[in-house]
Amino acid sequence: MSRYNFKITEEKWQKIWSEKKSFSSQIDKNKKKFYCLEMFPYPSGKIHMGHVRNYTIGDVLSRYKSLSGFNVLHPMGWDSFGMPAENAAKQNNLNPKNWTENNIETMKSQLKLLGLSIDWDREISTCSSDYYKHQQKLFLDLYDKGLVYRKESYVNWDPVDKTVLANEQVIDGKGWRSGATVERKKLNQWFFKISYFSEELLSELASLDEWPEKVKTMQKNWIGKSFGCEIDFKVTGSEKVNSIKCYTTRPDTLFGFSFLALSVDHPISKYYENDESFQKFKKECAKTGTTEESIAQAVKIGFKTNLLAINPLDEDNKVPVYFANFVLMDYGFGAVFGCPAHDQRDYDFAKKYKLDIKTVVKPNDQNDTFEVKEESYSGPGSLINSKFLNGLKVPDESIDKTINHLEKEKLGKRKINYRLKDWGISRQRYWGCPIPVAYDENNNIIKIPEEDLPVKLPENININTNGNPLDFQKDWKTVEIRGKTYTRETDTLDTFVDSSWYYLRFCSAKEELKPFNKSELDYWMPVDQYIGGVEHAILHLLYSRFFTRALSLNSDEIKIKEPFKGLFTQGMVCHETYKDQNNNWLNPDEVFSENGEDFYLKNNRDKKVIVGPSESMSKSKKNTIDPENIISQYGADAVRFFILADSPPEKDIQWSDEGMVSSYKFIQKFSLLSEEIFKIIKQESDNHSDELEIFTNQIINKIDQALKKFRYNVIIASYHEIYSYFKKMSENKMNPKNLKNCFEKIILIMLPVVPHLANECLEKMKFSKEVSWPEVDKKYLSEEFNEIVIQVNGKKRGLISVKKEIDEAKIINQIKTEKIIEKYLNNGKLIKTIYVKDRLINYIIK
RNA sequence: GGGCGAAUGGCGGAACUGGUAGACGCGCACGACUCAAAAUCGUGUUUCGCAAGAAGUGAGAGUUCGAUUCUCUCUUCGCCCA
Repeated sequence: MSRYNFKITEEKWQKIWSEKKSFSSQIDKNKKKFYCLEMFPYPSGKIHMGHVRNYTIGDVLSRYKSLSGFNVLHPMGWDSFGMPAENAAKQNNLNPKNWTENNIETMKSQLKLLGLSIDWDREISTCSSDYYKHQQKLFLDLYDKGLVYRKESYVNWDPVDKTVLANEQVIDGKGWRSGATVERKKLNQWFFKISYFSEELLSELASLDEWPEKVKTMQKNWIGKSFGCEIDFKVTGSEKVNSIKCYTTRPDTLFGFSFLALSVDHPISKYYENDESFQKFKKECAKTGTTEESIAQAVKIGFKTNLLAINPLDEDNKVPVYFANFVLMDYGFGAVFGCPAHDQRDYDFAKKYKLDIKTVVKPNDQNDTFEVKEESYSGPGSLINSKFLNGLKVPDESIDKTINHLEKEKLGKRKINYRLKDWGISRQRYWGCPIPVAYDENNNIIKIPEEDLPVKLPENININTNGNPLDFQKDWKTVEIRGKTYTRETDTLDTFVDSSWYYLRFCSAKEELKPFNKSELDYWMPVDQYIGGVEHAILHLLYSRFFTRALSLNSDEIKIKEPFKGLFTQGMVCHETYKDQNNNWLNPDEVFSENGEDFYLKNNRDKKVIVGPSESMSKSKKNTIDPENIISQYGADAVRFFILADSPPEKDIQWSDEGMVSSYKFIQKFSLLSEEIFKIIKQESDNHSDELEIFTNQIINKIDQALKKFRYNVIIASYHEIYSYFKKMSENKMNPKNLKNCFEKIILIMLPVVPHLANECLEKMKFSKEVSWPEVDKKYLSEEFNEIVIQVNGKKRGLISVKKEIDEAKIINQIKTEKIIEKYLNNGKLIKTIYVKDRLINYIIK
């Protein structure tokens, strides 16, 4: 008996699949299509366990669907523009292109080791001009549709590195590399008008019934639809300013008005340009980051103007106007009316500047003399101290009625507002898709003509510049269009743009002249199942939903609006973290433990290791397990098996060496067992086993159900059950004549998870039928006898086997005579009998 | 602060529309094989109890013949937004 040599077998099948192009996909109108897509990886160097999990989940589904008769599209590509390449290039003085391409090479070969059923003919890489040339075309199309525009906007500016930072590069208000305090700086930037679709992006969420509710809720919150009112506040104290427009969702608290706060970028600020102390204040505000969170957490500061704003509902109520750091120009009109009693932020501000705090809402359990004390009150209740509004229920009546009043008196206007802001797509970076425009000497925008596309990135470039390397590339920056000289745009596109349409490109990945081929799109789209990390729940998915809408606007090229019919978000792969006594992170490879509790350094066995909590695998914490090592040690089938085994796929999974080993053993055991079964099958036999049919059909049914609900861990459990069942059969030398047929079905239902082993088994069995998903024979799903639970007062007291056909009354009477319940029946009065067909009988005894 | 979700043995986790709680795996214990160990195989493994039996799905209530599942309150944890 030989050990199963996974190395030889896996290599063999991977070669066969590759030579036969087993997973290449073409339109076949006679078959139903299934487009299975996992989020494509960023080529950072090597694949990690998160990829293994993601792509295994997708592969199991693809193979299952393909066995079930679907025409499956399962492509793969590379999200290959982005900062890591630029950073790596800077650090090691490399070329980002070479760095990226090498990584792709490595990771592709690693993915192939997993035996994924991917159509590699459709491979795309977003940093290739074959891809981004189409993207530039799409950009210009959207520009023509009015969905792209340029405006001044703020960025996080690192004054030392002289570079723009992404939000995640700002750590505690400091640049991640330089450590310098990050400033807000105004730059001319490009935007996609995603806000044009705010309402649709929100309302269409309802149609996505195969998306997790959690993700839909997150998108809903992100879009942030609010119902409110815009109010024009009359202003005194300056001849130049007559009124200031505010947006508010709480006009009902107008009688609690005690100040008006403006963004430092509010148009009015221009009157303070020469005011030194205002400029100083503005600089102070610039130190606050640009994210909503950093603004929310910052200490609230204000700059008092000499203006007074008049309460539209009470002309005697005149309040000071401040510039304040917590007001954003992007939201509403860059002005908010302050009601300290009922908004914590306003309350903090009012306390600091000793402004009035007027209570106008009382909770339901308080009387009209209620006063806000230590903190603001924003809960429900009713209005007080609000003249003619007094008594209105907050918030149900109060908001609506106040707006009605304001509208009637022409003091305000009902307005719906969205939190969703337009998508800033400019990046002052080299390693991205060039924005295909140029400027004339007056800074007018000139589109690069189609015949001059693509605008290729210059390849030989000095990456070690302060700021965007493209800015220093004089020869590249200067461009001649139709005989005239212009200056190119040096900003590149946010990499989220690359990933906003790649799933469309996969449908016709090799189409030269156009981004898409309509008939391919019509056939393959939408993506039936999209699988990826929940970290992309908002931006990537929202941007993609925007893109399909933007592209289909005034065009019949794209028929669908929702790109992803089904969405599945998988959990992360976690591992314990280790540190040495000097607080340096340690890789699991560097430590060992004898009892699983106390860990020591491998190279210095006296040194104790500090064990930290289990966290998602990350390079920075060094708690990673290298998939390639693991695959070479245990084989792809075993790794695929393990990564699905321990937890349901939507939850985080704990990496466990023991679990990995046990999966490896399963593959070995199963291979040995299958050899035994093959021997048995070869012998003549004529008795048919119903019991075997029942087991086989029930387990197929169970796996079917589990597959439909992504309960992949339950599938693995079923495989273990399969093993022990057939193990017993082989030990008892049982040889029913339906054994071959049943075992073939078993191998087929194992194929999606362990394709190499399963294909090897099929070959050894000389399986000659069509390789397809076995159908459940319903007649074997229910057994001839049923186990019926006997309960007394809802408590289980026994079990009884009852033949199916006999009628209810008979069963009830038969059970009554059972010994197990005799004593209960004798010791009380039978009040009621509840009988649930094929399941249980419950005697209520008093 | 708001929203969403979760809580089941030593651990990861099963349980169809309310109907046998703990499938399957890990770990552990014992046994077989062995000079011995590893590997492998077998048996057991919610808790208390010798047993009969009782209790038991974060806590407390409710609906029900019957609740891990439905409702309410609370606690803890996680995620997202602020």
